[in-house]
Amino acid sequence: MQNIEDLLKGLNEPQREAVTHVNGPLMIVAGAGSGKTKVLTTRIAWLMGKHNVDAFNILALTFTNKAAAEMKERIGRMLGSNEARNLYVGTFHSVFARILRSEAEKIGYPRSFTIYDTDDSRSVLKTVINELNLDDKHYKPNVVHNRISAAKNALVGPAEYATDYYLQQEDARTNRPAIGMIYKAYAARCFKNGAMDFDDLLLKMYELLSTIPEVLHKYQHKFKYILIDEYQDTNPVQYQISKLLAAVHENICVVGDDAQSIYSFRGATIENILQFQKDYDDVKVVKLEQNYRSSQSILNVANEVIKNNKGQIPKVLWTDNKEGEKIKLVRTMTDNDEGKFVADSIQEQRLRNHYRNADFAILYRTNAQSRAFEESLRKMGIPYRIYGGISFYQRKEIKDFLAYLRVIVNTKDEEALKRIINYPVRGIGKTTIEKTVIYANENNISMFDALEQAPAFGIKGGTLEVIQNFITMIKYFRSLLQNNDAYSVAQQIGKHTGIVKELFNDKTTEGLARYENIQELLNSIKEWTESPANEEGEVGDKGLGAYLQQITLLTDADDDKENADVVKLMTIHAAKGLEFGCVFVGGIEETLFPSAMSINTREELEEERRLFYVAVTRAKERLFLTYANSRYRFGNLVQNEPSRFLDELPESFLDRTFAGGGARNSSGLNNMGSAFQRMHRGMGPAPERKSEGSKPSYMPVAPKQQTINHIPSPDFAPSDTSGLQPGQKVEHQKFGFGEVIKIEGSAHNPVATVKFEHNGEKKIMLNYAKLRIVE
DNA sequence: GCCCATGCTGTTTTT
DNA sequence: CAGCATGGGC
Repeated sequence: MQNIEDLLKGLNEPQREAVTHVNGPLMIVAGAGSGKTKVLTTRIAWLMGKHNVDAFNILALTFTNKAAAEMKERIGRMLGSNEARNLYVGTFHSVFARILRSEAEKIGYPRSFTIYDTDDSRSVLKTVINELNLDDKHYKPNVVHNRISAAKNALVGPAEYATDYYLQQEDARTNRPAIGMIYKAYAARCFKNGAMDFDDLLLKMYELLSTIPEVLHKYQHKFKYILIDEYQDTNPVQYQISKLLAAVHENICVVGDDAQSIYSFRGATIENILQFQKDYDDVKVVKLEQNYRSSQSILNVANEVIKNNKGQIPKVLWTDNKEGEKIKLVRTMTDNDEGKFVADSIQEQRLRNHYRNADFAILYRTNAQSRAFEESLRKMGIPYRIYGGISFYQRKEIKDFLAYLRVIVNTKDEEALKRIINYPVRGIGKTTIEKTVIYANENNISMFDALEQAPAFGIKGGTLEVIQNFITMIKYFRSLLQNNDAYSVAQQIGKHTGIVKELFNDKTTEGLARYENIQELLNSIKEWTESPANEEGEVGDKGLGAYLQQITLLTDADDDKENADVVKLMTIHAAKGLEFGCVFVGGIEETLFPSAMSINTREELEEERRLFYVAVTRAKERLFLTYANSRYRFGNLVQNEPSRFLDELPESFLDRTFAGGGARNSSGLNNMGSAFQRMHRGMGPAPERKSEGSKPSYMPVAPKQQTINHIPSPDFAPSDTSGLQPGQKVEHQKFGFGEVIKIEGSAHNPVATVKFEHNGEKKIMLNYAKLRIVE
């Protein structure tokens, strides 16, 4: 670039202040659409171009990988050099994964540790819960996982968990006193597997920095300048890590907007941004209050809504943009009608206002809502893309294939090993796996090592041979690692295991799709291997280990087919940081938005309101808010009241009369008869909501006549039932207490008939059911 | 040890 | 509704 000062052109005063502030802590309070990405990128370019700061000395933490890539690109363009490539820019998770990869051995992990995604974590938890002889119906893996995750994000390790009075009380109250024990076992198992879960990437990074002074010293001096985006969504671990890293130079710049804090369920605490000024001396505070994104009308609505939250950093968002159209508020009969309305309106808006498909976004609170929209868009032939939901990498065939790669890189990864040991089917069944795991646990060795000693626990004959072949194969793959890139290893695996051939021969529709997915995976590995610059992993490392590390942290927002002209569908959470010409926000109904899960405390409700604020402020020119009278939930139609947030919008900002685009003649709507017309005709103000105490409409009116759930006694342990006699009293995990009526069936498969206090007579197969003999 | 049928449960939000 | 775990049959 010719003149570095040119960077400052086109910045407003506060933006310029933020960019040119060089040393010392800086907090940028950036309202929605106030150009904070521009400020961040310009600031980095300024540091490098004006103050000769080396790219290696700058750490920038963003919210998505995509944002990181974009940032690098923009800085590169500003500077007109390749220097930006050396910046440490990425999400907390990916940057720390990269650092941990080179330092892992210092805290006892292999360099090539595996990263467990949520599914892996749940699966390990399930194993551990069963090994502890606990019931996974009561200790549901995802409930336990949430609990453990929250603990990790709050820097509470297994030992602290077990002694924390409050946590123990809470677990006792929900009758899950063993969570602490499970946490401990889970952490131990992950460690044994050489694996870290998502939360560990933060927690272990903290551990690394706080326990090994040389490492702390190294990174404190390396990262002379630290920038953190979306600071309002950081959690306590992230907070502590950034504090440690910034402690020497104190050149820490955080950017955030308390009004857009929407990740408290992930442990984020708004305190971090509210407290920043107390954490450092002489904090420079810059407020970006001019919005460049949205029309006046849209901003008015946003401001009105957020006004209802208490305790914010005071700021006034304003804009020079023109007033624009009023916000359209539309009610439909059902969620399907809502879908039709939106698809019709997109069609209409596209013609009338010359939008491209890519100018539209459909936003919603829950992923499940995407379906109705998707159907309507497909019927009308409007191209779209859904973000979120089940990602490519979560598909079974992809996970199976990746499990091979994982085992080869890290044979201790038991989770992955279990997936592939009998895939493709090679005759290693449940019994053999169980024996292997038991042997491995008893001897404290990995499952893979246990397989090598199969004769020691009674495996012989054909099974032994199959196991030995399997081991030989895996070892062969491992031997390829050193001198081959990720793609050639993956290719070999596809060939030698027979997976590719097997899927190729499967001519069913699903089989075909699976085959194509595997091909796509192989292609993407090839692409990654051949791409010159890789953002993650050490530069030039094209090995399988580096590949796997980044793949787990990819979200599908990241691998955007950037220029595709398609309508985008996503949750509001996923839309954070994005903007669109014309935005539809669907399902603005009580129990959905705000979610029924989040109306119990003021804090929860305020977060929902911030989410609504985020949704509204994604729009540049036009905003549609829609809600349905009733929608399908779990297969049945339920009624919903309009969201309370709608009541907070002043009538004068709204247009309730909007008759959607092609709705007049579009199929389906006509036979809706007057319903569609009714919904547009003189709607007047939103109907009064029922009194606060009224039941959420999704709740069944009468409880279904089914099993009355029994909560097992705390000391519940299955008894030996081999000598069970009629007349004895027993406790069943689910059916509760009862009396044995008779015993029948064969000697090795006895069946007891038990009359339960609350659940009537049941036939119980004693070989399988867990019964506790009471007397 | 494997395969199919049935029944149960889950829907906040994500790295 | 739909995906998945469980369980019963072979």
